Amino acid sequence: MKRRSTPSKTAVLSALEQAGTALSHDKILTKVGDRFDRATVYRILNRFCDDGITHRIVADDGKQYFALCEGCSHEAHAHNHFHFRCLGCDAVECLSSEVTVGLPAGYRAENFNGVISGYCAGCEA
Amino acid sequence: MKRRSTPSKTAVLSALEQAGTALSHDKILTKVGDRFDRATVYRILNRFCDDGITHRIVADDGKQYFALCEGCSHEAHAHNHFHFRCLGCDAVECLSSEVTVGLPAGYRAENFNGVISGYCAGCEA
DNA sequence: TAATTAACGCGACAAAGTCGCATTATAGTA
DNA sequence: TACTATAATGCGACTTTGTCGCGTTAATTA
Repeated sequence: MKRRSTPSKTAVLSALEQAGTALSHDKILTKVGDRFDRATVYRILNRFCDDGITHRIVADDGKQYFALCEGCSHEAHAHNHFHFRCLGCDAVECLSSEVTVGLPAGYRAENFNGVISGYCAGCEA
Repeated sequence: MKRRSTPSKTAVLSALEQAGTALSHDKILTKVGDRFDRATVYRILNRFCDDGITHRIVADDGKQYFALCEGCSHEAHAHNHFHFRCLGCDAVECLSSEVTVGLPAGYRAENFNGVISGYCAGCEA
């Protein structure tokens, strides 16, 4: 199952690089000019997550957002940071502060998903 | 707009009390014996959230979970705690640890949503 | 007991995401 | 360069989660 390089994959990747923040599926689709199929973009993003190229954030609107894994190696992902979703401009960005949460004994964490929503500096009236 | 007490409302409330943990819509529906309409239960839960009776958690499966607001007054909700969703038994429970996250200047937080998924003590193989 | 209107049930709908399948095109090899 | 295996695509159908409108029912108040 070796990965191949396709126009759609390249386009999605550069859309994410260009944005710098986390993007939702439909925003990515728009950014690449709706040149590709919905399902294709979903599959690309899922592959990116599987390969450790992006990480997936599920925001409090129930939607998935995707962001490039910066500063985390492919072996040890460190995604225990928060994301901020602006209710005004709908942008999702990473917050720098790392957080450690204690779990009860015998519990094993698999995924960390922290989102704070509100209004960013630009959208704050 | 004064609230009325109806059988469905009472049933949903006692289902949440009985559970002690956060429940998804469909689990609540099952717990009340599918006696009420889907939309009705959704409306009841939304009303509960509006009235500060429950709080809404959006887990990393993209689904909403509802839990009774315990220990937070109606005026000042303190929901800046994490929830744990077990990938084995699908239970969602509150974690005790409170968390404070620093936001960039000019940012205003409206909602806190922290979920850690993994395996609980019972489901850990 | 009657009137007001919150809440309900039903049905249709929307959005997000997945899946199967036939087709296309990428990467490795002869 | 041509051939082949198969990863990836596009299309369509589908599921799940959640919402909304509307006519009807039933909880409150007088």
